[in-house]
Amino acid sequence: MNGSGACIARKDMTVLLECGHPGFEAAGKELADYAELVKSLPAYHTYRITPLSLWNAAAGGRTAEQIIASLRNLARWGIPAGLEEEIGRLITRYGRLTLHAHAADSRLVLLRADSASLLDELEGRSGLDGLHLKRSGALECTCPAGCRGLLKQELTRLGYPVLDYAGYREGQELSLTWKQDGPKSAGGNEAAFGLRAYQEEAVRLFYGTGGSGVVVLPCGAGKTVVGLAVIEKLQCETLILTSNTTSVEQWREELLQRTSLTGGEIGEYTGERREVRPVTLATYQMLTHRRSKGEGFVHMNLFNERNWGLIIYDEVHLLPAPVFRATADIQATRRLGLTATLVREDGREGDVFSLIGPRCYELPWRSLEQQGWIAAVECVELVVPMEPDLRSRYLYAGSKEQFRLAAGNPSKAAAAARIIAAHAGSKVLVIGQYLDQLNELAARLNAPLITGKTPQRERNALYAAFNEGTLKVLVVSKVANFAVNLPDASVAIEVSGAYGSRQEEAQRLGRILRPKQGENRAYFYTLVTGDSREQEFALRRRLFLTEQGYEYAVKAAGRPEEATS
DNA sequence: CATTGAGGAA
DNA sequence: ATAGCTCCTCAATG
Repeated sequence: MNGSGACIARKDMTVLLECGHPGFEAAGKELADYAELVKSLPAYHTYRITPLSLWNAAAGGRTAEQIIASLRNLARWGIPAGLEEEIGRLITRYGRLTLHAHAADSRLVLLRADSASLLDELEGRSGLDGLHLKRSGALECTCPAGCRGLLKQELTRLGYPVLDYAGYREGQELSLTWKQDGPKSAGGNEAAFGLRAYQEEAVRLFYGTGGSGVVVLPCGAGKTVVGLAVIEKLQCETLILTSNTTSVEQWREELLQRTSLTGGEIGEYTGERREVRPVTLATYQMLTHRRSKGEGFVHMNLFNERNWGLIIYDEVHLLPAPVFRATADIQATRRLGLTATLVREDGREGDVFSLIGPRCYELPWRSLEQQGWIAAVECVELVVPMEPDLRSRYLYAGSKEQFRLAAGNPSKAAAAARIIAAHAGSKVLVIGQYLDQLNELAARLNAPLITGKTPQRERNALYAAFNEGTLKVLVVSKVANFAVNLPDASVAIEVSGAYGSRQEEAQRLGRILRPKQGENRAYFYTLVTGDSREQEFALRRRLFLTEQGYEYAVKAAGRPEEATS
Protein backbone atom coordinates (compact mmCIF):
# COMPACT_ATOMS: atom_id res chain seq x y z
CA MET A 1 0.00 0.00 0.00
CA ASN A 2 2.31 2.73 -1.11
CA GLY A 3 -0.51 5.06 -2.08
CA SER A 4 1.27 6.23 -5.22
CA GLY A 5 0.90 3.40 -7.76
CA ALA A 6 -0.75 4.03 -11.14
CA CYS A 7 -3.31 1.22 -10.74
CA ILE A 8 -6.18 0.05 -8.68
CA ALA A 9 -6.53 -3.74 -8.53
CA ARG A 10 -10.05 -5.01 -8.00
CA LYS A 11 -11.47 -8.25 -6.74
CA ASP A 12 -13.23 -9.02 -10.03
CA MET A 13 -9.85 -9.45 -11.77
CA THR A 14 -9.95 -6.03 -13.39
CA VAL A 15 -7.24 -3.45 -12.97
CA LEU A 16 -7.84 0.26 -13.41
CA LEU A 17 -4.92 2.23 -14.77
CA GLU A 18 -4.99 5.98 -14.25
CA CYS A 19 -4.16 7.79 -17.48
CA GLY A 20 -2.78 10.95 -15.92
CA HIS A 21 -0.36 9.11 -13.66
CA PRO A 22 3.38 9.58 -14.30
CA GLY A 23 3.81 5.82 -14.27
CA PHE A 24 1.02 5.29 -16.81
CA GLU A 25 3.11 4.23 -19.76
CA ALA A 26 5.38 1.85 -17.91
CA ALA A 27 2.44 0.30 -16.08
CA GLY A 28 0.55 -0.24 -19.35
CA LYS A 29 3.49 -2.09 -20.82
CA GLU A 30 3.74 -4.31 -17.80
CA LEU A 31 0.03 -5.07 -17.63
CA ALA A 32 -0.07 -5.99 -21.31
CA ASP A 33 2.06 -8.97 -20.42
CA TYR A 34 -0.58 -10.72 -18.34
CA ALA A 35 -3.82 -8.75 -18.74
CA GLU A 36 -6.03 -7.60 -21.57
CA LEU A 37 -7.27 -4.05 -22.11
CA VAL A 38 -11.08 -4.16 -22.18
CA LYS A 39 -12.10 -0.55 -21.86
CA SER A 40 -10.48 2.83 -22.19
CA LEU A 41 -12.06 5.96 -20.84
CA PRO A 42 -10.28 9.31 -20.76
CA ALA A 43 -9.40 9.00 -17.08
CA TYR A 44 -8.90 5.26 -16.65
CA HIS A 45 -8.03 2.23 -18.70
CA THR A 46 -9.60 -1.02 -17.57
CA TYR A 47 -7.53 -4.18 -17.90
CA ARG A 48 -8.84 -7.64 -17.21
CA ILE A 49 -6.77 -10.54 -16.02
CA THR A 50 -8.22 -13.57 -17.74
CA PRO A 51 -7.29 -17.24 -17.56
CA LEU A 52 -6.01 -17.03 -21.13
CA SER A 53 -3.96 -13.90 -20.57
CA LEU A 54 -2.34 -15.62 -17.57
CA TRP A 55 -1.64 -18.83 -19.47
CA ASN A 56 -0.05 -16.97 -22.34
CA ALA A 57 2.10 -15.21 -19.78
CA ALA A 58 2.91 -18.56 -18.19
CA ALA A 59 3.88 -19.95 -21.59
CA GLY A 60 6.34 -17.06 -21.79
CA GLY A 61 7.89 -18.11 -18.52
CA ARG A 62 6.12 -15.74 -16.11
CA THR A 63 5.31 -17.11 -12.70
CA ALA A 64 2.48 -16.31 -10.30
CA GLU A 65 5.00 -14.73 -7.95
CA GLN A 66 6.32 -12.38 -10.64
CA ILE A 67 2.85 -11.31 -11.69
CA ILE A 68 1.68 -10.75 -8.14
CA ALA A 69 4.85 -8.82 -7.37
CA SER A 70 4.27 -6.68 -10.43
CA LEU A 71 0.68 -6.00 -9.40
CA ARG A 72 1.69 -5.17 -5.86
CA ASN A 73 4.16 -2.72 -7.18
CA LEU A 74 1.61 -1.08 -9.49
CA ALA A 75 -1.44 -1.14 -7.24
CA ARG A 76 -2.04 2.00 -5.27
CA TRP A 77 -3.95 0.42 -2.44
CA GLY A 78 -2.60 -3.07 -2.49
CA ILE A 79 -4.28 -6.15 -3.78
CA PRO A 80 -7.76 -7.07 -2.52
CA ALA A 81 -8.15 -10.24 -0.51
CA GLY A 82 -8.65 -13.24 -2.76
CA LEU A 83 -7.17 -11.77 -5.95
CA GLU A 84 -3.71 -13.02 -5.21
CA GLU A 85 -5.01 -16.54 -4.55
CA GLU A 86 -7.11 -16.46 -7.70
CA ILE A 87 -4.17 -15.47 -9.89
CA GLY A 88 -2.07 -18.18 -8.32
CA ARG A 89 -4.83 -20.73 -8.74
CA LEU A 90 -5.36 -19.92 -12.42
CA ILE A 91 -1.79 -19.58 -13.52
CA THR A 92 -0.58 -22.71 -11.79
CA ARG A 93 -3.18 -24.67 -13.72
CA TYR A 94 -0.87 -24.22 -16.68
CA GLY A 95 1.41 -27.18 -16.34
CA ARG A 96 -0.68 -29.27 -13.93
CA LEU A 97 -1.65 -31.41 -16.90
CA THR A 98 0.90 -32.62 -19.40
CA LEU A 99 0.64 -34.75 -22.49
CA HIS A 100 3.28 -37.31 -23.41
CA ALA A 101 4.00 -39.87 -26.07
CA HIS A 102 3.00 -43.36 -24.98
CA ALA A 103 6.11 -45.45 -24.57
CA ALA A 104 4.65 -48.67 -25.92
CA ASP A 105 1.77 -47.76 -28.20
CA SER A 106 2.08 -44.95 -30.73
CA ARG A 107 -1.68 -44.88 -31.20
CA LEU A 108 -2.01 -43.53 -27.69
CA VAL A 109 -0.89 -40.48 -25.77
CA LEU A 110 -0.59 -40.14 -22.01
CA LEU A 111 -2.26 -37.42 -19.99
CA ARG A 112 -0.45 -36.88 -16.70
CA ALA A 113 -1.71 -34.85 -13.77
CA ASP A 114 0.06 -33.59 -10.68
CA SER A 115 -2.68 -34.94 -8.45
CA ALA A 116 -5.09 -37.84 -8.52
CA SER A 117 -7.95 -35.65 -7.39
CA LEU A 118 -7.59 -33.49 -10.49
CA LEU A 119 -8.08 -36.52 -12.71
CA ASP A 120 -10.98 -37.67 -10.53
CA GLU A 121 -12.59 -34.31 -10.99
CA LEU A 122 -12.02 -34.25 -14.74
CA GLU A 123 -13.37 -37.74 -15.27
CA GLY A 124 -16.87 -36.59 -14.53
CA ARG A 125 -16.81 -33.52 -16.78
CA SER A 126 -18.99 -33.41 -19.83
CA GLY A 127 -17.15 -32.63 -23.03
CA LEU A 128 -14.50 -35.20 -22.20
CA ASP A 129 -16.80 -38.15 -22.76
CA GLY A 130 -16.35 -39.42 -26.26
CA LEU A 131 -12.61 -38.81 -26.11
CA HIS A 132 -11.98 -42.39 -24.92
CA LEU A 133 -9.98 -41.33 -21.90
CA LYS A 134 -8.94 -44.35 -19.84
CA ARG A 135 -7.49 -44.11 -16.36
CA SER A 136 -4.24 -46.02 -16.41
CA GLY A 137 -2.87 -45.05 -13.02
CA ALA A 138 -3.40 -42.68 -10.13
CA LEU A 139 -1.85 -39.80 -12.04
CA GLU A 140 -2.33 -40.99 -15.61
CA CYS A 141 -4.86 -41.44 -18.35
CA THR A 142 -4.41 -42.76 -21.85
CA CYS A 143 -6.09 -41.17 -24.81
CA PRO A 144 -6.10 -42.14 -28.49
CA ALA A 145 -3.50 -40.07 -30.34
CA GLY A 146 -6.22 -38.95 -32.73
CA CYS A 147 -8.05 -37.21 -29.88
CA ARG A 148 -4.98 -35.21 -28.84
CA GLY A 149 -6.31 -31.96 -30.27
CA LEU A 150 -9.87 -32.29 -29.05
CA LEU A 151 -8.59 -33.21 -25.61
CA LYS A 152 -6.43 -30.09 -25.41
CA GLN A 153 -9.22 -27.92 -26.75
CA GLU A 154 -11.73 -29.30 -24.30
CA LEU A 155 -9.45 -29.17 -21.28
CA THR A 156 -8.55 -25.56 -22.07
CA ARG A 157 -12.24 -24.79 -22.24
CA LEU A 158 -12.72 -26.45 -18.84
CA GLY A 159 -9.98 -24.28 -17.42
CA TYR A 160 -7.12 -26.78 -17.45
CA PRO A 161 -4.71 -26.04 -20.29
CA VAL A 162 -2.33 -28.85 -21.15
CA LEU A 163 1.38 -28.65 -21.78
CA ASP A 164 1.90 -30.80 -24.82
CA TYR A 165 5.10 -32.86 -24.74
CA ALA A 166 3.76 -35.63 -26.95
CA GLY A 167 6.16 -34.65 -29.68
CA TYR A 168 5.98 -34.02 -33.40
CA ARG A 169 6.48 -35.86 -36.60
CA GLU A 170 9.62 -34.82 -38.46
CA GLY A 171 7.84 -34.74 -41.78
CA GLN A 172 9.43 -35.29 -45.16
CA GLU A 173 12.89 -33.78 -45.26
CA LEU A 174 13.46 -30.87 -47.59
CA SER A 175 16.83 -29.24 -47.87
CA LEU A 176 17.04 -25.54 -48.45
CA THR A 177 19.48 -22.75 -47.68
CA TRP A 178 19.33 -18.99 -47.63
CA LYS A 179 20.34 -17.31 -50.80
CA GLN A 180 23.62 -15.52 -50.09
CA ASP A 181 22.76 -12.60 -52.29
CA GLY A 182 19.24 -12.11 -50.99
CA PRO A 183 17.54 -8.71 -51.19
CA LYS A 184 19.36 -5.95 -49.35
CA SER A 185 17.33 -4.21 -46.71
CA ALA A 186 17.09 -0.48 -46.09
CA GLY A 187 19.97 -0.71 -43.64
CA GLY A 188 20.28 -0.99 -39.89
CA ASN A 189 21.63 -3.66 -37.61
CA GLU A 190 20.99 -6.68 -39.77
CA ALA A 191 22.21 -10.12 -38.83
CA ALA A 192 23.11 -12.90 -41.22
CA PHE A 193 20.96 -13.22 -44.32
CA GLY A 194 19.00 -10.10 -43.48
CA LEU A 195 17.34 -11.48 -40.38
CA ARG A 196 16.69 -8.72 -37.87
CA ALA A 197 17.50 -9.33 -34.22
CA TYR A 198 13.86 -9.65 -33.16
CA GLN A 199 13.11 -12.00 -36.04
CA GLU A 200 15.93 -14.26 -34.95
CA GLU A 201 14.62 -14.11 -31.41
CA ALA A 202 11.13 -15.11 -32.60
CA VAL A 203 12.55 -18.08 -34.50
CA ARG A 204 14.62 -19.12 -31.50
CA LEU A 205 11.64 -19.01 -29.17
CA PHE A 206 9.41 -20.89 -31.58
CA TYR A 207 12.07 -23.54 -31.92
CA GLY A 208 12.24 -23.72 -28.14
CA THR A 209 8.57 -24.70 -27.92
CA GLY A 210 9.36 -27.92 -29.73
CA GLY A 211 6.95 -27.26 -32.51
CA SER A 212 3.85 -25.24 -31.82
CA GLY A 213 3.38 -21.59 -31.05
CA VAL A 214 2.18 -18.21 -32.21
CA VAL A 215 4.46 -15.31 -33.10
CA VAL A 216 2.91 -11.85 -32.76
CA LEU A 217 4.60 -9.16 -34.82
CA PRO A 218 3.29 -5.76 -35.94
CA CYS A 219 2.39 -4.95 -39.56
CA GLY A 220 5.54 -4.34 -41.51
CA ALA A 221 7.77 -6.30 -39.14
CA GLY A 222 8.45 -9.06 -41.64
CA LYS A 223 6.38 -11.98 -40.45
CA THR A 224 6.97 -13.82 -43.70
CA VAL A 225 10.70 -13.78 -43.09
CA VAL A 226 10.16 -15.37 -39.69
CA GLY A 227 8.16 -18.08 -41.44
CA LEU A 228 10.95 -18.67 -43.96
CA ALA A 229 13.52 -18.81 -41.21
CA VAL A 230 11.53 -21.48 -39.38
CA ILE A 231 11.31 -23.57 -42.55
CA GLU A 232 15.05 -23.13 -43.05
CA LYS A 233 15.68 -24.21 -39.48
CA LEU A 234 13.44 -27.29 -39.66
CA GLN A 235 14.37 -28.36 -43.23
CA CYS A 236 11.07 -30.08 -43.93
CA GLU A 237 8.15 -30.00 -46.32
CA THR A 238 5.77 -27.22 -45.36
CA LEU A 239 2.18 -26.25 -45.91
CA ILE A 240 1.55 -22.51 -45.74
CA LEU A 241 -2.00 -21.27 -45.25
CA THR A 242 -2.80 -17.64 -45.95
CA SER A 243 -5.84 -15.39 -45.97
CA ASN A 244 -5.83 -14.47 -49.68
CA THR A 245 -4.28 -15.06 -53.05
CA THR A 246 -2.12 -11.94 -52.99
CA SER A 247 -0.44 -13.29 -49.88
CA VAL A 248 0.09 -16.57 -51.68
CA GLU A 249 1.96 -14.67 -54.39
CA GLN A 250 3.98 -12.72 -51.83
CA TRP A 251 5.04 -15.84 -49.95
CA ARG A 252 6.01 -17.43 -53.22
CA GLU A 253 8.13 -14.44 -54.21
CA GLU A 254 9.88 -14.30 -50.86
CA LEU A 255 10.58 -18.03 -50.97
CA LEU A 256 12.12 -17.68 -54.42
CA GLN A 257 14.07 -14.54 -53.61
CA ARG A 258 15.46 -15.48 -50.24
CA THR A 259 15.86 -19.24 -50.28
CA SER A 260 17.36 -21.83 -52.56
CA LEU A 261 13.95 -23.30 -53.34
CA THR A 262 13.10 -23.39 -57.02
CA GLY A 263 9.77 -22.73 -58.68
CA GLY A 264 9.28 -26.45 -59.18
CA GLU A 265 9.46 -27.07 -55.44
CA ILE A 266 6.81 -24.48 -54.60
CA GLY A 267 3.18 -25.29 -55.28
CA GLU A 268 0.07 -23.13 -55.28
CA TYR A 269 -3.12 -24.83 -54.27
CA THR A 270 -5.73 -22.25 -55.22
CA GLY A 271 -8.71 -21.81 -57.49
CA GLU A 272 -6.42 -21.46 -60.47
CA ARG A 273 -3.87 -24.18 -59.81
CA ARG A 274 -3.94 -27.42 -57.87
CA GLU A 275 -0.27 -28.02 -57.23
CA VAL A 276 0.85 -29.98 -54.19
CA ARG A 277 4.63 -29.68 -53.88
CA PRO A 278 7.25 -29.80 -51.09
CA VAL A 279 6.28 -26.27 -50.10
CA THR A 280 2.63 -25.64 -50.83
CA LEU A 281 0.69 -22.40 -50.51
CA ALA A 282 -3.06 -22.38 -50.05
CA THR A 283 -5.79 -20.03 -48.90
CA TYR A 284 -8.13 -20.63 -45.98
CA GLN A 285 -11.02 -20.19 -48.34
CA MET A 286 -9.79 -23.02 -50.50
CA LEU A 287 -9.84 -25.33 -47.51
CA THR A 288 -13.23 -24.24 -46.26
CA HIS A 289 -14.94 -24.31 -49.60
CA ARG A 290 -18.12 -26.39 -49.84
CA ARG A 291 -20.11 -26.98 -52.94
CA SER A 292 -23.26 -26.11 -51.00
CA LYS A 293 -24.25 -25.52 -47.44
CA GLY A 294 -24.89 -29.03 -46.15
CA GLU A 295 -22.05 -30.75 -47.97
CA GLY A 296 -18.54 -31.55 -46.83
CA PHE A 297 -15.28 -29.76 -47.51
CA VAL A 298 -13.79 -30.55 -50.88
CA HIS A 299 -10.13 -29.72 -50.25
CA MET A 300 -9.52 -30.41 -46.55
CA ASN A 301 -7.51 -33.44 -47.57
CA LEU A 302 -4.63 -31.13 -48.39
CA PHE A 303 -3.54 -31.57 -44.76
CA ASN A 304 -2.77 -35.22 -45.53
CA GLU A 305 -1.60 -35.06 -49.12
CA ARG A 306 2.04 -34.98 -48.16
CA ASN A 307 4.01 -35.71 -45.05
CA TRP A 308 4.17 -32.10 -43.91
CA GLY A 309 6.74 -31.39 -41.22
CA LEU A 310 5.39 -27.90 -40.58
CA ILE A 311 2.20 -25.95 -41.17
CA ILE A 312 2.33 -22.17 -41.13
CA TYR A 313 -0.89 -20.34 -40.35
CA ASP A 314 -0.48 -16.81 -41.66
CA GLU A 315 -2.84 -14.23 -40.13
CA VAL A 316 -3.86 -16.79 -37.57
CA HIS A 317 -6.41 -14.38 -36.09
CA LEU A 318 -8.52 -15.00 -39.21
CA LEU A 319 -8.40 -18.78 -39.05
CA PRO A 320 -11.88 -20.13 -39.83
CA ALA A 321 -13.72 -22.67 -37.69
CA PRO A 322 -13.40 -25.68 -40.04
CA VAL A 323 -9.63 -25.23 -40.17
CA PHE A 324 -9.56 -25.38 -36.38
CA ARG A 325 -11.39 -28.67 -36.63
CA ALA A 326 -8.93 -30.06 -39.15
CA THR A 327 -6.04 -28.78 -37.05
CA ALA A 328 -7.31 -30.72 -34.06
CA ASP A 329 -6.66 -33.90 -36.05
CA ILE A 330 -3.05 -33.16 -36.92
CA GLN A 331 -1.56 -32.23 -33.57
CA ALA A 332 1.53 -34.30 -34.31
CA THR A 333 2.46 -31.84 -37.05
CA ARG A 334 4.46 -28.77 -36.06
CA ARG A 335 2.51 -25.54 -36.31
CA LEU A 336 3.53 -21.91 -36.47
CA GLY A 337 0.91 -19.17 -36.20
CA LEU A 338 1.71 -15.65 -37.39
CA THR A 339 -0.32 -12.55 -36.60
CA ALA A 340 -0.15 -8.85 -35.83
CA THR A 341 -3.05 -8.94 -33.38
CA LEU A 342 -3.88 -12.04 -31.44
CA VAL A 343 -7.36 -10.67 -30.73
CA ARG A 344 -10.26 -12.26 -32.57
CA GLU A 345 -13.69 -10.73 -32.81
CA ASP A 346 -15.39 -14.11 -32.36
CA GLY A 347 -13.89 -15.03 -29.00
CA ARG A 348 -12.01 -18.09 -30.21
CA GLU A 349 -8.65 -17.03 -28.78
CA GLY A 350 -8.82 -20.17 -26.63
CA ASP A 351 -8.82 -22.39 -29.70
CA VAL A 352 -5.81 -20.63 -31.15
CA PHE A 353 -4.12 -21.22 -27.81
CA SER A 354 -4.98 -24.91 -27.53
CA LEU A 355 -4.83 -25.98 -31.18
CA ILE A 356 -2.19 -23.82 -32.82
CA GLY A 357 -0.18 -23.11 -29.71
CA PRO A 358 0.50 -20.58 -26.97
CA ARG A 359 2.01 -17.21 -27.78
CA CYS A 360 5.74 -17.78 -27.94
CA TYR A 361 6.91 -14.35 -29.03
CA GLU A 362 5.35 -10.91 -29.05
CA LEU A 363 6.91 -7.62 -30.03
CA PRO A 364 4.90 -4.55 -29.02
CA TRP A 365 4.19 -2.20 -31.93
CA ARG A 366 5.73 0.82 -30.34
CA SER A 367 9.04 -0.86 -29.65
CA LEU A 368 9.37 -1.46 -33.38
CA GLU A 369 8.74 2.25 -33.79
CA GLN A 370 11.50 3.09 -31.32
CA GLN A 371 13.90 0.93 -33.28
CA GLY A 372 12.98 2.87 -36.41
CA TRP A 373 11.57 -0.07 -38.34
CA ILE A 374 8.15 1.54 -38.61
CA ALA A 375 6.94 5.14 -38.67
CA ALA A 376 5.86 7.00 -35.55
CA VAL A 377 2.14 7.63 -35.81
CA GLU A 378 0.15 10.49 -34.37
CA CYS A 379 -3.47 9.48 -33.85
CA VAL A 380 -6.20 12.09 -33.79
CA GLU A 381 -9.88 11.62 -33.16
CA LEU A 382 -11.71 14.42 -34.88
CA VAL A 383 -15.17 14.97 -33.45
CA VAL A 384 -17.52 16.05 -36.23
CA PRO A 385 -20.86 17.68 -35.28
CA MET A 386 -24.19 16.83 -36.89
CA GLU A 387 -26.06 19.38 -38.93
CA PRO A 388 -29.49 20.17 -37.41
CA ASP A 389 -31.54 18.18 -39.92
CA LEU A 390 -29.35 15.11 -39.48
CA ARG A 391 -29.61 15.54 -35.74
CA SER A 392 -33.38 15.49 -35.86
CA ARG A 393 -33.46 12.41 -38.09
CA TYR A 394 -30.98 10.79 -35.71
CA LEU A 395 -33.16 11.44 -32.68
CA TYR A 396 -36.10 9.56 -34.15
CA ALA A 397 -34.14 6.61 -35.56
CA GLY A 398 -33.77 3.16 -34.06
CA SER A 399 -30.43 2.34 -32.46
CA LYS A 400 -29.10 0.40 -35.45
CA GLU A 401 -30.14 3.19 -37.77
CA GLN A 402 -28.56 5.75 -35.43
CA PHE A 403 -25.15 4.19 -35.85
CA ARG A 404 -25.52 4.16 -39.59
CA LEU A 405 -26.60 7.81 -39.69
CA ALA A 406 -23.79 8.96 -37.42
CA ALA A 407 -21.19 7.00 -39.37
CA GLY A 408 -22.43 8.44 -42.64
CA ASN A 409 -22.54 12.03 -41.36
CA PRO A 410 -22.04 14.17 -44.51
CA SER A 411 -20.13 16.80 -42.52
CA LYS A 412 -17.22 14.37 -42.46
CA ALA A 413 -16.46 15.29 -46.07
CA ALA A 414 -15.57 18.87 -45.18
CA ALA A 415 -13.52 17.70 -42.24
CA ALA A 416 -11.61 15.30 -44.49
CA ALA A 417 -11.01 18.07 -47.02
CA ARG A 418 -9.51 20.25 -44.32
CA ILE A 419 -7.18 17.50 -43.14
CA ILE A 420 -6.01 16.95 -46.70
CA ALA A 421 -5.40 20.68 -47.14
CA ALA A 422 -3.39 20.73 -43.93
CA HIS A 423 -1.21 17.91 -45.25
CA ALA A 424 -0.84 19.27 -48.76
CA GLY A 425 1.70 17.26 -50.72
CA SER A 426 1.42 14.15 -48.55
CA LYS A 427 -0.08 10.89 -49.74
CA VAL A 428 -3.45 10.41 -48.13
CA LEU A 429 -5.66 7.32 -47.88
CA VAL A 430 -9.32 7.94 -47.07
CA ILE A 431 -10.79 4.71 -45.73
CA GLY A 432 -14.46 4.01 -45.09
CA GLN A 433 -17.13 1.38 -44.81
CA TYR A 434 -20.18 2.51 -46.79
CA LEU A 435 -20.14 2.76 -50.55
CA ASP A 436 -22.61 5.66 -50.80
CA GLN A 437 -20.57 7.66 -48.33
CA LEU A 438 -17.35 6.88 -50.17
CA ASN A 439 -18.83 7.82 -53.53
CA GLU A 440 -19.79 11.24 -52.20
CA LEU A 441 -16.40 11.68 -50.59
CA ALA A 442 -14.53 10.76 -53.74
CA ALA A 443 -16.56 13.30 -55.71
CA ARG A 444 -16.11 15.99 -53.09
CA LEU A 445 -12.36 15.40 -52.78
CA ASN A 446 -11.91 14.89 -56.49
CA ALA A 447 -10.11 11.60 -55.88
CA PRO A 448 -10.55 8.12 -57.35
CA LEU A 449 -12.39 5.44 -55.41
CA ILE A 450 -11.45 1.78 -55.12
CA THR A 451 -14.12 -0.67 -54.02
CA GLY A 452 -14.60 -4.40 -54.25
CA LYS A 453 -15.91 -4.16 -57.76
CA THR A 454 -13.04 -2.12 -59.13
CA PRO A 455 -11.30 -4.49 -61.57
CA GLN A 456 -7.85 -5.62 -60.57
CA ARG A 457 -6.23 -3.88 -63.51
CA GLU A 458 -7.73 -0.54 -62.61
CA ARG A 459 -6.66 -1.00 -59.01
CA ASN A 460 -3.10 -1.69 -60.05
CA ALA A 461 -3.05 1.41 -62.24
CA LEU A 462 -4.28 3.54 -59.34
CA TYR A 463 -1.84 1.92 -56.92
CA ALA A 464 0.98 2.68 -59.34
CA ALA A 465 -0.01 6.33 -59.73
CA PHE A 466 -0.31 6.66 -55.97
CA ASN A 467 3.07 5.02 -55.47
CA GLU A 468 4.70 7.37 -57.96
CA GLY A 469 3.14 10.35 -56.28
CA THR A 470 1.23 11.61 -59.32
CA LEU A 471 -1.91 10.74 -57.37
CA LYS A 472 -2.04 12.17 -53.86
CA VAL A 473 -5.42 11.14 -52.50
CA LEU A 474 -7.03 7.73 -52.78
CA VAL A 475 -10.44 6.77 -51.39
CA VAL A 476 -10.78 3.09 -50.49
CA SER A 477 -13.55 0.90 -49.16
CA LYS A 478 -13.18 -2.25 -47.10
CA VAL A 479 -10.79 -3.51 -49.76
CA ALA A 480 -8.21 -1.81 -47.55
CA ASN A 481 -8.79 -4.58 -45.01
CA PHE A 482 -7.64 -7.26 -47.41
CA ALA A 483 -5.49 -5.74 -50.13
CA VAL A 484 -1.97 -6.68 -49.13
CA ASN A 485 -0.51 -4.65 -51.99
CA LEU A 486 -2.24 -1.37 -51.15
CA PRO A 487 0.47 1.29 -51.30
CA ASP A 488 1.78 2.99 -48.23
CA ALA A 489 0.72 6.54 -47.34
CA SER A 490 1.72 9.00 -44.65
CA VAL A 491 -1.80 10.12 -43.74
CA ALA A 492 -4.86 7.94 -43.21
CA ILE A 493 -8.34 9.31 -42.68
CA GLU A 494 -10.85 6.82 -41.35
CA VAL A 495 -14.36 8.06 -42.05
CA SER A 496 -16.32 5.00 -40.92
CA GLY A 497 -15.77 1.41 -39.91
CA ALA A 498 -17.26 -1.90 -38.84
CA TYR A 499 -19.06 -1.86 -35.51
CA GLY A 500 -16.30 -2.39 -33.02
CA SER A 501 -13.60 -4.23 -34.91
CA ARG A 502 -10.22 -3.90 -33.21
CA GLN A 503 -8.75 -5.92 -36.04
CA GLU A 504 -9.86 -3.44 -38.63
CA GLU A 505 -8.54 -0.44 -36.75
CA ALA A 506 -5.14 -2.09 -36.35
CA GLN A 507 -5.10 -3.05 -40.01
CA ARG A 508 -5.87 0.51 -41.08
CA LEU A 509 -3.22 2.03 -38.90
CA GLY A 510 -0.88 -0.56 -40.37
CA ARG A 511 -1.40 1.12 -43.74
CA ILE A 512 0.80 4.06 -42.82
CA LEU A 513 3.50 2.30 -40.80
CA ARG A 514 6.11 1.84 -43.48
CA PRO A 515 9.18 3.93 -42.62
CA LYS A 516 9.09 7.46 -44.04
CA GLN A 517 11.78 9.66 -45.48
CA GLY A 518 12.97 12.40 -43.15
CA GLU A 519 11.03 12.63 -39.94
CA ASN A 520 9.60 9.11 -40.15
CA ARG A 521 6.20 10.30 -38.97
CA ALA A 522 2.66 9.47 -40.08
CA TYR A 523 -0.82 10.68 -39.16
CA PHE A 524 -3.94 8.68 -38.46
CA TYR A 525 -7.22 10.60 -38.27
CA THR A 526 -10.49 9.03 -37.31
CA LEU A 527 -13.66 11.03 -37.89
CA VAL A 528 -16.34 10.41 -35.29
CA THR A 529 -19.72 12.11 -35.07
CA GLY A 530 -20.11 13.93 -31.75
CA ASP A 531 -22.92 13.03 -29.31
CA SER A 532 -23.71 9.83 -31.16
CA ARG A 533 -23.61 6.08 -30.84
CA GLU A 534 -20.60 6.05 -33.10
CA GLN A 535 -18.42 7.19 -30.22
CA GLU A 536 -18.75 4.08 -28.07
CA PHE A 537 -17.86 1.86 -31.01
CA ALA A 538 -14.92 4.09 -31.85
CA LEU A 539 -13.58 3.53 -28.35
CA ARG A 540 -13.94 -0.21 -28.64
CA ARG A 541 -12.29 -0.22 -32.06
CA ARG A 542 -9.11 1.30 -30.79
CA LEU A 543 -8.68 -0.93 -27.72
CA PHE A 544 -5.99 -3.03 -29.30
CA LEU A 545 -4.02 -0.01 -30.46
CA THR A 546 -4.43 1.65 -27.07
CA GLU A 547 -3.05 -1.52 -25.57
CA GLN A 548 -0.08 -1.12 -27.87
CA GLY A 549 0.49 2.36 -26.51
CA TYR A 550 -1.13 4.52 -29.18
CA GLU A 551 -3.01 7.50 -27.80
CA TYR A 552 -5.67 9.42 -29.68
CA ALA A 553 -5.74 13.17 -29.25
CA VAL A 554 -9.37 14.27 -29.32
CA LYS A 555 -10.06 17.44 -31.30
CA ALA A 556 -13.19 19.26 -32.43
CA ALA A 557 -13.56 19.44 -36.18
CA GLY A 558 -15.22 22.85 -36.17
CA ARG A 559 -18.24 23.59 -38.26
CA PRO A 560 -18.26 23.09 -42.03
CA GLU A 561 -18.75 26.80 -42.79
CA GLU A 562 -15.36 27.52 -41.21
CA ALA A 563 -13.76 25.34 -43.83
CA THR A 564 -12.78 28.27 -46.02
CA SER A 565 -10.59 29.88 -43.37
C1' DC B 1 -8.53 -22.92 -74.49
C1' DA B 2 -8.46 -18.55 -71.92
C1' DT B 3 -11.41 -14.95 -70.12
C1' DT B 4 -15.57 -13.11 -67.98
C1' DG B 5 -19.49 -12.99 -65.08
C1' DA B 6 -22.99 -14.86 -61.96
C1' DG B 7 -23.97 -17.30 -57.71
C1' DG B 8 -22.94 -19.08 -53.26
C1' DA B 9 -20.16 -19.50 -48.90
C1' DA B 10 -17.99 -17.57 -44.96
C1' DA C 1 -25.80 -6.51 -35.16
C1' DT C 2 -24.25 -4.58 -40.54
C1' DA C 3 -22.46 -4.01 -45.44
C1' DG C 4 -18.90 -5.31 -47.95
C1' DC C 5 -15.22 -8.11 -49.90
C1' DT C 6 -12.86 -12.20 -51.52
C1' DC C 7 -12.56 -16.61 -53.12
C1' DC C 8 -14.30 -20.67 -55.13
C1' DT C 9 -16.94 -23.02 -58.91
C1' DC C 10 -19.30 -23.43 -63.07
C1' DA C 11 -21.22 -22.05 -67.28
C1' DA C 12 -21.18 -19.02 -71.23
C1' DT C 13 -18.54 -16.53 -74.39
C1' DG C 14 -15.23 -15.64 -78.12
